[in-house]
Amino acid sequence: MWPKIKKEIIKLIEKSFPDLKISEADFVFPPNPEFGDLSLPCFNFAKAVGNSPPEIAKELSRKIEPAGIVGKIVAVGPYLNFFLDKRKMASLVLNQILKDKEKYGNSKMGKGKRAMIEFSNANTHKEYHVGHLRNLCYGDAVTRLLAASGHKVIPVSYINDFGIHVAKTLWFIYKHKDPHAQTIIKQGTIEDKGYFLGQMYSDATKKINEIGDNAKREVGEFMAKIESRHGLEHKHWQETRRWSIEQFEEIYKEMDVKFDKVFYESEVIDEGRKIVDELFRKNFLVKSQGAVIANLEKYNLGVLLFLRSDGTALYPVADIPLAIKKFKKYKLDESIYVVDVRQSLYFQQLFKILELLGYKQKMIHLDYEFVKLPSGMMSSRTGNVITYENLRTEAMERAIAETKKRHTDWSKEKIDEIAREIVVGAIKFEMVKVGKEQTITFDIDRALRFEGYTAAYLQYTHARICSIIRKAKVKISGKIDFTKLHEKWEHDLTINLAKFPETLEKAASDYNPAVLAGYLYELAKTFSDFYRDVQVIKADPETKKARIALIFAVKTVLAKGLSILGIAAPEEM
RNA sequence: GCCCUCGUAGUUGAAUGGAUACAACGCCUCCCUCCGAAGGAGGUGGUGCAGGUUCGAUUCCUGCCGAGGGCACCA
Repeated sequence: MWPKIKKEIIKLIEKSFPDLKISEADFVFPPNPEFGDLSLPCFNFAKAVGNSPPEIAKELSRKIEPAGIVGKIVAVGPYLNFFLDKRKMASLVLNQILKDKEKYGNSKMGKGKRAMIEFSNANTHKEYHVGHLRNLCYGDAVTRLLAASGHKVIPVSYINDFGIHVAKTLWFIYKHKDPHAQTIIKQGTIEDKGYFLGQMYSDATKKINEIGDNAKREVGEFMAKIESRHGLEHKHWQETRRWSIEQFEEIYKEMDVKFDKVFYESEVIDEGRKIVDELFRKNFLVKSQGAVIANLEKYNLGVLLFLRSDGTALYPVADIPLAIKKFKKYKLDESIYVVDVRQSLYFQQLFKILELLGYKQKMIHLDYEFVKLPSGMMSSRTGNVITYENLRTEAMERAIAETKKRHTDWSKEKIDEIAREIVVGAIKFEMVKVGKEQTITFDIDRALRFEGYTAAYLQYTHARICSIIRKAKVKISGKIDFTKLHEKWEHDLTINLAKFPETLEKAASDYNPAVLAGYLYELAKTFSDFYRDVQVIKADPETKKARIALIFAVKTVLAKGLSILGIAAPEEM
């Protein structure tokens, strides 16, 4: 829409000034609606024309005749500001949205590109906490953004079920036979098995540090027995692994996040060991201080450990075969890894190795800063942690209380359903509204507010619009006279709606859902202004119909934007 | 020691090198006989320091100060 408008304006200018070379990229959106709808800074022409920017702007504004979509041209300092014709814009924008409906804003930016995006790489036998949630929410939002911009996206998760942490936990329970662990197991009624394993892991780490080398040796032996895939140790592993995986699946279901495929370390590690042997024979990997490493010093990437001195495997042993499997089986153009910034050196090393092995596909590490708490860094060890379970329980209590207060007549099921949508919205919005370079200081009271810059505000705005449309009892069809829409707030809404496709494109190309979150908030705020000053239901029939179409368009874009953030847009709340 | 990120209002965050630095929360005043008050109106208050590049710097460069992270057997 904007490219078309910009072209029209360029033509208009060239009619009077054929020598000025203006491109679409020269235009900017004014910071404030008072300055118009579109603006052309004149700094760049100053040198070519030999005049000061303000004078150029002034001259342009005098000589160019507004026509077509352009209603008024005003020079303000060095800027040439264009006010678009309110009625024509309303008709142009709203017709487009009414026609495209929930497809409005989709682009072809990524057409024909197959991208695999890996996120939510949780470990079994550990707690799932708000740090993991940031990964899950960010990864899911990027997935949906890429899909909306025309990519073929394949979301996958990679579960580390075979690392040394597993052996530590199981050693603690079954070999060390910690009395506390034994009691819990014997009761046979563990409510939250994933959480239980997390606790056991945390206790195990403490115990191993207490005991020292002897424990470390036993853990190593335990790991070897699991890896042998026989015997009691392996059986314990299978059972407890299932507990964690079931917990993950439950979380994904509650959070409404879907994966096309889940990979497990235990499924690729054997292939990885073969590759390590082969690369070692080819001298690609070398022995150093007893360990097997890749020396990447000539690329300024240090060294990467593959095998410990005792022969046990480290991360890359599984990551290399997995990456290769992805390329071969899924024919990818892009492989994206959503993993926090602390592993950026590791991913540079991994990508370099894959490149040296001949893989030329685009590999992207989408890094983001981690989550900390107001009380400091999150740590299971010291108990300074908010688990998914804590957060969900606390959030549901608050959301149910708020919803009950407003809808005394609703059934328990309905209240639970809406409360769940509010809770999931609150968590996701909290996790993606901040830029990825920013550490999130997760304050549970702040996150579970339902006012201000929150998902609840957007959902509330959506519900309000639905309520008006229900009450208006007007069909949005047939001839709609959009020339009735020329009030300030109507025009502001129209212009905001028109910016949606560009916003989506920007968010997708920057992998930055925060851009979308900010846009939706702006749109909802503008609707509140409109709502305060403009009557919909009591307007005359023609105007009423046009206004209903306008707010229907706002509702459509709000719902679409929220859905890209993975958030539901309830009709009542 | 080397490398990376961040430093914006009391707090949490926005701002392709451009117009008067934008919000939320907090605090203080107000607004439901009016389409949903999970809302709205008003007030309060800010770019760590010092240079440089530029017509113009929160943004780019250098140095310093401060916070966090990474750098061989953690994942």
